[in-house]
Amino acid sequence: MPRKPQQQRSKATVEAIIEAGFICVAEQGARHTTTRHIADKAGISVGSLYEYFSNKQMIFDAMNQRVVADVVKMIQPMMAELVQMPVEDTIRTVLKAFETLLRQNNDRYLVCVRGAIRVDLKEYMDPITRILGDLLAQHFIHHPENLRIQRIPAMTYFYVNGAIFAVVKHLSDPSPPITFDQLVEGLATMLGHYIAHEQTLLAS
Amino acid sequence: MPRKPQQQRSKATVEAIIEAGFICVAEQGARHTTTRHIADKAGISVGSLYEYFSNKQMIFDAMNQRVVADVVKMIQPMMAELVQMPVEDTIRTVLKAFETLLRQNNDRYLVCVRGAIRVDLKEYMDPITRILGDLLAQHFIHHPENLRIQRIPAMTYFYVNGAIFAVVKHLSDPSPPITFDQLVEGLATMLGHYIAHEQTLLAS
DNA sequence: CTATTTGTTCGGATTCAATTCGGATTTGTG
DNA sequence: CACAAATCCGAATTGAATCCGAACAAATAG
Repeated sequence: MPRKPQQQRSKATVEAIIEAGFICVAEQGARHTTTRHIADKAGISVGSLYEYFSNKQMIFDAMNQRVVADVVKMIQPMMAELVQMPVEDTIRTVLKAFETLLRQNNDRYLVCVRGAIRVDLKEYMDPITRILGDLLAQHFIHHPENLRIQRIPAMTYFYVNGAIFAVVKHLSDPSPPITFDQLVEGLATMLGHYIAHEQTLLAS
Repeated sequence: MPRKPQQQRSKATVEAIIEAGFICVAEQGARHTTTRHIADKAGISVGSLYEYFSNKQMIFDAMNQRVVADVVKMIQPMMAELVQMPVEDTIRTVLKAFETLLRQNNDRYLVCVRGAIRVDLKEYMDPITRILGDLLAQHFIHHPENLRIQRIPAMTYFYVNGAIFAVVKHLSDPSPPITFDQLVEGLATMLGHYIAHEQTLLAS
């Protein structure tokens, strides 16, 4: 049903719609962005939206695709350098660049990604992250040899959040690239290795 | 506006609503679950929903809270044992239990959590996970000493997905428990330690 | 340079789901 | 039983997404 823009005029319209989408979402959040808002901001009529997007979600999809394309465009030219660095530096470099990109233009992209991944995890998620954090903390107490380990808060933050997300994503994936058991082993090993290597460093 | 149930009858109604919510979401997905569906399945009228929930989202919230409470209830009694185990076993045990819980009753809880975290499996996310996967893979190629590292697919899956999620969540968190730089250092170090410890194991 | 066809835009009409509201029904209490 | 509070009901209202047919603009043919 949605048509492909053929004339210059309509290409500009499609651009204006996507641009208006970014502005509206930034101003009022995806939740409160209506088709009328987008149309008004784009300076067109609501009907025109539906010439090129079969529904509102498709507009958001187009916005997200633009974000993704820009992320890839950002990393691609850095690849040659990145692969030469020590892993730690690779990670630092990519993440800093990622943050910068997301924060451009008044967090334009960040707001989008937040909507796509829906990280606005209500407070009710907290009990889980809290008990898992406790679990790690108490583990360290029961294993005093691990008490001097570095970066416990940061590791906990990444590990707990990342693990929940990875597990839920995996369980939701109709054709995951690895088995659930492999994921579990990976998670177990990663933490195990981290601690073991911290021990090595502390011992020396 | 929403009232607290006082009589036995209304407590049963609230129960029926939440139960109906789980069933509807499992059957047709949160996206296509309407208040009428929930009311019908619960055997009450739409109006009655609003006696105890100020809007539809509140029903979903109640469902999510129940999931969270059950997760905590599952972990709590295991805590004493969990903290004694080697970390690897702790992780394995918790994750297996987590999976089992989510999959109970025809994935009832999994479907809920999926909606709450909105693991958008849209294809358009793929380019990012793909290029980051490539980056790791190529890194290993440029650092031949790392070629023999174990579990690369699993580590990549967890690390890439987890890192994206953790970073976006952190950037969205109004009062994060750690700074962004601490998170980045944690991410860099975790991967660095994993590789370093694999090296140690391979060398011996 | 007119006629015709194709692309584009418009904005009111339609549809559909969320929410409201006033009244009917049930329950608890003396 | 009588009465008040609690509960339930479902038609009416609201507001946003989507549709659609007419009007307008651009490209193209004759």
